[in-house]
Amino acid sequence: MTMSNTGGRRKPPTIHDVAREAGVSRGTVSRVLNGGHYVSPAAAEAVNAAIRKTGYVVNRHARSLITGRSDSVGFLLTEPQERFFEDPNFNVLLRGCTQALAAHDIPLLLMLAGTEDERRRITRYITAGHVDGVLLVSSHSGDPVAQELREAGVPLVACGKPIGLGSKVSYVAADDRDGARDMVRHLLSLGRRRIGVVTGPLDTPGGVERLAGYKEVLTEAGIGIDDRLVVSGDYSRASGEAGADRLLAQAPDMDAVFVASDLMAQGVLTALEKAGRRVPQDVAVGGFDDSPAAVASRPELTTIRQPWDRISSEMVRVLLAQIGGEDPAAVILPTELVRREST
Amino acid sequence: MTMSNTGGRRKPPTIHDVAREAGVSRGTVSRVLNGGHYVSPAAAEAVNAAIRKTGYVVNRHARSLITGRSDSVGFLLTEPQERFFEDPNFNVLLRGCTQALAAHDIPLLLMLAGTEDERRRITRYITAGHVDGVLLVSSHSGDPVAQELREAGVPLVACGKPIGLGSKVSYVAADDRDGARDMVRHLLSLGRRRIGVVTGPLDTPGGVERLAGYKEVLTEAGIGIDDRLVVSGDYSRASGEAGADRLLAQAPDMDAVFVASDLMAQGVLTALEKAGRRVPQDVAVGGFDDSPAAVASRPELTTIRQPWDRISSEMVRVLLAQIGGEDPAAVILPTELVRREST
DNA sequence: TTCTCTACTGTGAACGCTCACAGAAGCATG
DNA sequence: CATGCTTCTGTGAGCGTTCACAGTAGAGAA
Repeated sequence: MTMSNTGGRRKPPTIHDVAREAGVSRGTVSRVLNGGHYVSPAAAEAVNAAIRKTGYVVNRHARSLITGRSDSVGFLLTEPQERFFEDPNFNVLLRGCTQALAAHDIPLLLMLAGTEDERRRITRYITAGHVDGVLLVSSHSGDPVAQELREAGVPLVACGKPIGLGSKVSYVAADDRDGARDMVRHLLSLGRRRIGVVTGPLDTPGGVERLAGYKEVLTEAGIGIDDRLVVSGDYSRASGEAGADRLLAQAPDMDAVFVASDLMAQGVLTALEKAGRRVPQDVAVGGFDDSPAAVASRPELTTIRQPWDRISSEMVRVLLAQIGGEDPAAVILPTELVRREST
Repeated sequence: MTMSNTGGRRKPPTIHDVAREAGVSRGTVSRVLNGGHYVSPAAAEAVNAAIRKTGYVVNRHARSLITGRSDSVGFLLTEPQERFFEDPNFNVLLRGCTQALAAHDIPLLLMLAGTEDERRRITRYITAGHVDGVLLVSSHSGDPVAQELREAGVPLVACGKPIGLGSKVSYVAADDRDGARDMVRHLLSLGRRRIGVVTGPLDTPGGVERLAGYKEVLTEAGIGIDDRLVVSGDYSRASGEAGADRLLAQAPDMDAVFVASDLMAQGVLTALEKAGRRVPQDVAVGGFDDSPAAVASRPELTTIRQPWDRISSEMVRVLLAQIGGEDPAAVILPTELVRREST
C-alpha cells in the first residue's frame, strides 16, 4: 500500500521530509495541511504526492504545542457509576458523539468523575487545556464540575438542560415535557382516568419536565392532580418497583401509569405482576426513552423515543461551534410516541 | 483554593514560572515532576510549593513532543456497532479500563472502527504514535486492524483470545471453557440429560470455547453429543430466539439449554414461552455473562459470571507493562456460577 | 593536602510544528 | 517607470518540555 520506511523501523517522516520530497519549504507543506490557501496548484499537488509517498501523518503534539489547541474533546460523565452502568442511553450517546467527532478527525477522551478525587483531577486536566471542549453528561443540579468548567471558560455542552447553572451554558435536550404530554394524552385516549406517575429525580430536568407535562395534560383535561398518584424514583429498576408498590398502596384504583424511564418501567411491570394486575388490561404502562429495555420487557413497553442519534450529533455540532468562537446555544429536539403492548 | 491568575485569564504557568517561583532551574523542576530522583529534599519542597502556588499543570504536548510517548491509550472497538450497542459487557469493560487508566493518570481515547474507512483512518492514527497502546475489543478472527497494529509493533492487549493472530499478542480472557463446563455440570446435577446449546459465533473464542466445554462435559458424562441439540447464534437476542425455535423443532424432548450469552438467553426464554414450555420446570436455561439482562429476565437467569472488573484491570496492567517494554502475556481469569430462577 | 566519588544543579539543544514576516513574482494603475 | 496591489513562497523564531552534559559542593580515602 503506501510506502513504509525501508529497513529500520522508527522515526516517522516529518514535515521536513515531505518538504524535501516535494521540493518546497516547510511553510508550504504546512499551508497545504491547513486548508491550502495561498498555495499554487502545482505546489499543492507536489505536496500531496509527497505526503502519500512518505506516509506522513501530522504530529499532533507539535501542532498543539504551538496552536494551543489540543484538537480533542472530552466526554465527561459525572453521574454516579451505576447509572452509566445501567442506562443504555449512555451507550447510544457515547457512540453517536464518537462518530460525529470522528467525522471531524477529533478524538474523544472518555472521562469518569465519580469520586471527589477524580473530580478534582479531571477539572485540573480540562482547565489546563488538555481538551478543547467538553461534552457533559450530568443532569444533576449544582454539579460543581460543570460550574468550575463554565467559570474557567471551557467550551461546554450538556446533555439535557442543566438545572442551577446560569443560562450561558449550551445544552441539547429532547423535549421532555412534550414527550410526557404525548404519553399522558395517549393514556387518556385509551379511556384511562386514574393515571399514576413515577417521576425521575426531581433535581434532574427529566424528572421535573416530564412531571410537568403529566400535570399539564391532566389539568387541561379537567381531571386534576391526585397526590396519591405521584411518586418519585431515581431512574433505577428497583426504584420503579418500589414506586409502583407505593402507588398501588395509595391508589388501588389506578388504571394506568406513566413512568419516566423504561428501566423504572421494568420495575413497575414486576410490581404489577406481583400484585396480580394484568398489563395492559388492568393497568396500562407507558415508559420513556425507548431503550433496549423497552423491547426486552414483557409485555413490550409503549414508550417515548428520544432522538439520541440527533442529540449526539447536535451536541457535537454546538460544541465545535463554540470552540470556534460562537456563543452558547440551546437545542430542543422533538420526541416520538412508540406504541407497543403495554398500553 | 489554589491561586488563579490575577487579572487577565489565559497563559497558564509553565515550568519556567515554577522554576522562578521556587528559585531553582527548569531542570530541577522537571526532575521533581518525573520521580524526584537526584533532587535535594529542600529543592523538592520548594518546587512542590511553587507548583501548588502557581497552579501549574504539565503541558502534555510539549512533553510528548520530546519523549515520543503520548501518555494516552486507545480503546478500540472493531465490532459491528450493534453489538456495542446491545451488549452491556462493553459498558463494564469500558468503565473498568477508564478507571484503571485514570489511576495512572492516563487518558483513554475511545475509537470505533465500524466501516472500512474508519478502520483505515484509525490505523493510521494509531501507527502514527498518537497513542502508546491499544486495548482491543474485537474477537472476530482475521481482524485486519489487529493484524496491522501487531505488525507495526503497537502495544496491544485484546479482550478475549484473538483467533487467527499469532501467539505474540497479549490478551486477557475469562476461562470460557471452564465456565461452560461448570454450567453444563450444573444442568446435569439437576437431572437433565437432553441438554441443548446455543453457541456464540464460531469465529469468536467465546463461541468456540464455550461449545468445547459443553462437549467435554457431556462426553465425560458418557452422554455424547447429539447434533440436533447444537445451534449457533450471534450473541443477539433475536438469534437466541431463533436458535431456541430450531432446537425445539429438532429435539422436542430437550429438557435444558445452555446459552452462550445472557442476551441470547433472553431470546431463548421468549421462544420457550411461545412454545408453552415452563422454565425451569420443563426446560432449564443457563446463560453466560451475568449481565444486567440476567436479572431483568423473567425468570431471572442462572448464568456464568465473568469477572469484568478484573478483566479490565488486567488488560490495563498488561498493556502498561508492554508499553514499558515487557513481553506480551496472556491472562486467563476464572468464572463463577450464579444460580437464579431459571434452573 | 589532594584526589575521587557521590549527590545534586543549571544550561543549551533539540522535538516537529505554526506563525509572522519578508520578499519575489505577476499584473494593473498612476 | 515607479507604485501599488495580490498571490505565492521561504525563513527564523519559538511553543514548553526533556535529555545529555557539564559543572559544583561536600564527604571520605589516600
